[in-house]
Amino acid sequence: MEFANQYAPPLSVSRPELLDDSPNGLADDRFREAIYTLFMTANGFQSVREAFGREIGASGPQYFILMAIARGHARGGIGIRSIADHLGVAASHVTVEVGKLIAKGLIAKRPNPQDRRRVLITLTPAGKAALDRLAPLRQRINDILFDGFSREEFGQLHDFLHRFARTTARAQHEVALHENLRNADGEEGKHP
Amino acid sequence: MEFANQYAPPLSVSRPELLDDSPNGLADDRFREAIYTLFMTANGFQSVREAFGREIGASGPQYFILMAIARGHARGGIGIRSIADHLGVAASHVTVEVGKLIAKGLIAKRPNPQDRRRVLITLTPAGKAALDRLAPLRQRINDILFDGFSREEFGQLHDFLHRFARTTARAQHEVALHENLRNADGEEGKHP
DNA sequence: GCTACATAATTAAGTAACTTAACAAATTGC
DNA sequence: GCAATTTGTTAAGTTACTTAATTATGTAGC
Repeated sequence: MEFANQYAPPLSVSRPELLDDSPNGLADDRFREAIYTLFMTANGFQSVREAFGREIGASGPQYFILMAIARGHARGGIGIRSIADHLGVAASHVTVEVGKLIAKGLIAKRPNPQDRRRVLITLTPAGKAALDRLAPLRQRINDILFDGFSREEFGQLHDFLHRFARTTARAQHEVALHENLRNADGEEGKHP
Repeated sequence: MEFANQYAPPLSVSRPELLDDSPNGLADDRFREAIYTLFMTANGFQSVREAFGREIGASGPQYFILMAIARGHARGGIGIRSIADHLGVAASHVTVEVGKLIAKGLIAKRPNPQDRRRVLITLTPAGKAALDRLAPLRQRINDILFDGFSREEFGQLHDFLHRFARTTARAQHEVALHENLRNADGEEGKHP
């Protein structure tokens, strides 16, 4: 090779437990590959969710909102804020997507009698019918997605996911701290 | 309660192995919750990736592209097509993001001498420096993300992810079949 | 009972991360 | 040598969000 422009990115983790037995950096490839696969898998799940949405004439995120509404249905309806918090998006976004779902006739919105600022969102009969109509495809696809997973493995997966939910929250917090610190440093000379 | 608008969405999976011992639908909640947690975790990872990008003056996806370039760096450079295939996005999108990274001075593009349609993209010294500069934060955050994971568990996670990569591909294929079939049915009367 | 403040929802306007379509230039397969 | 394919690019959308401003309602302090 003419001029092998060598560069290996720095190690992804400092904890040696996660890396292979091998003393060199090859093990780090494995780590990066895991993260890469995680992203690609999440992507695949997302495109499946999109297909679920399409099946009932909605987008992927709209389908997710619909499921959140179905979830809060027993309690007599759910508000915009609850949906937004549950999905981790801005309330204003939920307002407009909910508006679209109403236009499609899948859900209905009425004022909350206990608090007139709030609303109560419920599935219409057409909305329930849509979810029921989706069911066969959804079952078929979910069966494929978790094909080969034993109940025990599923439990382990569930456990991993819960732990990730916690660690990602911590990581995001740490990132926020880091960025606040950096911004504070950057504006050091500006305060009066 | 005045009029408990009962509705339970249909079961998510048909395979009983995945559901709880309990005979009713409560176990399905657990399944849906797992999928929900999966999405939220993926979201969290994505926002961490975004932060990594910000640290070096790029967006999350741009950071991902940068890592793909670093990966192909030893081979003397990588082309647009390879990046696009690896990330699963349209080549045209890679073209424009690569253009932005060039404008930032992080990567360089030169024609591929073997095939003049192609290009070879490599990290500039500034690009390498940026990744090196990011390293401490990246290590710290990744350590947090995988905190509490033993090497054995990490291996199991890796295994799960690979299996998901396969099953999501199958699921997407199945979805495509389903939609083609439905479209063909819908257009039945149209062919000449 | 008034004032101050917090919260719920909405609207408007912008942005990021993609997509599809149309194309030119180069390569490959007979 | 010509047809078909592949690579990269440009242009023009689209979608899933965001922030900011506004209105209406509720809550707390005194």
